Amino acid sequence: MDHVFRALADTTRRDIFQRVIGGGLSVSTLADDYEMSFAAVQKHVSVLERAALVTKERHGREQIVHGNLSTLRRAAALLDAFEEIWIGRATKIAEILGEKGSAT
Amino acid sequence: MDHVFRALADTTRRDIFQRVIGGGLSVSTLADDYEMSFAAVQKHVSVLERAALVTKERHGREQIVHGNLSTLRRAAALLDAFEEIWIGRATKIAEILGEKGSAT
DNA sequence: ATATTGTACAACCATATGGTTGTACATAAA
DNA sequence: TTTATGTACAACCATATGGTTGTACAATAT
Repeated sequence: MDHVFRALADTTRRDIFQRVIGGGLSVSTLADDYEMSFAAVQKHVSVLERAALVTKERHGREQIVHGNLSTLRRAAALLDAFEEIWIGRATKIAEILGEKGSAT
Repeated sequence: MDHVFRALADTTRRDIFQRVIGGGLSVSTLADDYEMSFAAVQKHVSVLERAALVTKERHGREQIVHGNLSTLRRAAALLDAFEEIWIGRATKIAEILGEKGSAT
């Protein structure tokens, strides 16, 4: 999870991820749209890959980058779990304050 | 957003966040449960604070750390937006494949 | 056969991160 | 008043990050 959130903690990488989750794109196609060097984009893709947010599939001389939805969902689930804790607390507070009008 | 995801990209910080979203805790109370120094925990809290994931409220000589749900929700919404893009793509693929049995 | 394209990888640099220890100071307890 | 507690902050260190340039090589065009 450290790797996943770290990978998402960069605007360029979130942009790359957003683009490839909409459909696979080659590394050079991705790189064309950023001001930085090709190698820099390559590194960003590698960070996303290490986090399992994307996978690469070789096709001839091109390397196609695909988004990995399952890892995204694991991250989203974690954030939801945090919110659940909050809801749990809110429920407890409601219980403590006394459930006026409640059927419990 | 960079700050938010970066703040979440550390196990200790996610643990701190989880604890304080369940109810405010002082920095020293938090620090007691980790092997690292008090100053290190202080820094972690500061990273969470910079990301607006937590706020600090002084109470006597103690500093109470509270979780900030709205920032959490903004992050969760971003991840959901990525999934929406995927769903959009899946819908398009379904359209391309031809909607057998569909009423459209 | 030669040139171009797409990728990989290493070396290098500046800055950020995650940890430490030490000092200082205000608040609370003895 | 003296002592203990809770926090703040600076200085320092090792390692990671985000960028660069340069080199190498396989696949595709010309």
